Amino acid sequence: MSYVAGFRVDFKPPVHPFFSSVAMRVLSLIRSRFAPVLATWIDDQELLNASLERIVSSRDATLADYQANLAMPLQKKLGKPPLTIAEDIMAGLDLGDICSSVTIAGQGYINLRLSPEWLAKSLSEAHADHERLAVTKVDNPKTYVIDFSSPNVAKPMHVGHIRSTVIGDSLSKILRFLGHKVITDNHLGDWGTQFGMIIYGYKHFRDEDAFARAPVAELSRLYREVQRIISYQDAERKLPTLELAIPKAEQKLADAKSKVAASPKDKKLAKESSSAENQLKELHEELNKAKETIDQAKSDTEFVARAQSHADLSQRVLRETSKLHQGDAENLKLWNDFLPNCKEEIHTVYQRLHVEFDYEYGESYYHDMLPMVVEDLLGRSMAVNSDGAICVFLDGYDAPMIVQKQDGAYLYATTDIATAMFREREFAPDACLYVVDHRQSEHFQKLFDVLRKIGITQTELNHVQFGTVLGKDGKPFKTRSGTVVGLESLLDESVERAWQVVCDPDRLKSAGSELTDAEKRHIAEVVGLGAIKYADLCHNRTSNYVFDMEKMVQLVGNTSAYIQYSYARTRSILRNGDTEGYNAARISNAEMVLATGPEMTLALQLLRFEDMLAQSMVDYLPNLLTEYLYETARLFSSFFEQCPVLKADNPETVLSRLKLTDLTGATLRKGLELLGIGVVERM
RNA sequence: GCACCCAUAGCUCAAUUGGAUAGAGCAUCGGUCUACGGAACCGAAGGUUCCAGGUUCGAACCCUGGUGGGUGUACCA
Repeated sequence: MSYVAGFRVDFKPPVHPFFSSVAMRVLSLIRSRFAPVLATWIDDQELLNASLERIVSSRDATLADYQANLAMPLQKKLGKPPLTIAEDIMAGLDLGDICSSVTIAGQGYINLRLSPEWLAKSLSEAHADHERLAVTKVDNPKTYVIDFSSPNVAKPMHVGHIRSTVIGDSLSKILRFLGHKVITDNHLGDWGTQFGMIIYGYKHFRDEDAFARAPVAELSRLYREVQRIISYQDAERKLPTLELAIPKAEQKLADAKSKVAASPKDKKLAKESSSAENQLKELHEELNKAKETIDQAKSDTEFVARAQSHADLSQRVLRETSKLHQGDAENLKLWNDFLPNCKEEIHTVYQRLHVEFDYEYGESYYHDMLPMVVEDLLGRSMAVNSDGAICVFLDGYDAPMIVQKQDGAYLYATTDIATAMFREREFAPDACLYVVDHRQSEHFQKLFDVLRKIGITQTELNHVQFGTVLGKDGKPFKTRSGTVVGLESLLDESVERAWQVVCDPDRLKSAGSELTDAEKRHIAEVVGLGAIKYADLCHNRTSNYVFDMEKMVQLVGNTSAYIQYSYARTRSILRNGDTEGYNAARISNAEMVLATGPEMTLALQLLRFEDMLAQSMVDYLPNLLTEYLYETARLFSSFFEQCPVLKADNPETVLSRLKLTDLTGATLRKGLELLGIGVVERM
């Protein structure tokens, strides 16, 4: 079995995330009308496409529904003032069936208003298509491998895992809905040092009864115990160095300060001084932390005794890991015993989150391929022996990518290379998305660099990175005692808070319907989980975000609960309509008439669903979808307030507005579904 | 030291990737209505888009230089 030799190198068409490659119903229709007109002046295909891409939905609704911003950039090319260009284009355009007006404004903007009739017709088509809401599938589907969640199975999942899981799940759902082939792979950490830790812990610290009763809890306790000893030993080891470093840093600061005093205007010196100050501050912080760790440990004499009898524990752990990798029978047996338990534990979390994966190979799966990866890199002269480790040195980086340690062990870089090669061979993807914390960006840059060099040149390799989850203090989200927050307790808390907000007796009384306890529990679960997921997805993926439980379960503002509530309102009005004889069949057959401003605005928003989904996948940004849904819910509220539905003047209007309401609900439900969030019929 | 990311209203975030007068929500202030489910809707106020240059018809966005913050940086993942 030669994974390297069997590695696919055949060529595929290059992958470009261009608009033309994705479904865009309205935009592509309008653009297709502009294209022949522009082609009479523009020969250059690239310029033509670039111009067409300047036709966009209008940012400012008071100006236009859609606008073409293409006349201005063409003025030099065509040697005509932009207004003249716009006029010439307009003269050749045939948009009569789609638009009610086409006008020129400002320096040469061409503004389009959609005709209410065409809009109504399009939405009726969407309404008739329950499954897809008339969202078309892409002409040229791509194969995506999405690598996300990927927790270390030996430790409990915590808040840090939620973003990768939620974002990756949403990306996979949206891409699938758009017609792409998506392969999701949960690249579990099931083979690394953490297993060395629990194996060591199991051998030396286990509580037999506890393990028999609840293996996962006991393994997790063992993990924490080993971790605790290691950090204590680290602190003890680092303490003298830190204590020595501080006077040096103090001296450095004093020197820098005196230099600044001598020439106060020198910016460089000032910078050096402030940098010295920061360094000293960091040293103090580190020292305090070490002292704290030691003090805490020392208050527990039994613990100190344990730590002393297991000196250099981190080395011992590495030896256990190494034995496991070398096939040591005892360690392998323990690993085989532990793994199903660990997996079961994380699966319960995934089940609760309703997240599923196509594959869950995990790091261990690639273990046999690692020697070949290293051989291949050596054979290509890409890797060299440096200080006894096998390293790949890359342009632009000080530190090499280490693929094999001095002791012969492989690292996650090695596994990642093997994984990419395997996926290339097995799935032949057009794109491989790694939904991983931004802190690993350098690792992925190096990884992609290596993968390009070994021949993976036709696949879009993308580190879909995201920011850190912060607490209200602006620091990484931790409990008051400083430990990471367990994921399950977080979910429980969110559901509990959702219960308090949504199932408040006064509120339910005004809703006018009695809910059973089972219904209430279901609602709280859907709203609570939705809140956590939505809070994560609604922020720009790349920025850090502040975790605020209080805010995320509210029914007001940009929250999932507000959108879920809007959906429930659409269902409520349709139920009421049904009892008045406006049943589903009549609504389906009814003609939609968009007679008023709020109806038009809402309708236009609904029409944009597909274009927005496509746009959100250009840079893999689910927050464009959350924003769209929030805006849709708000426009529905506004419509609902201003346009009586069941109390409208005549049955035709009632039916038309019910149809619009139904489509709004369906769009909200589908949008939330694509985010991995559910809805309830009443709340 | 080097590399990457970030800086927009008091706060949390947008801005269709270079388009018109930079938008929402919270919070603040005002208004509507005995509600097709009021945790609603309508409105006001709030900005030198960190600073200084540059590129061009046009810059929050691109380039250069700075400032401030975050992250990573040789055998953990």
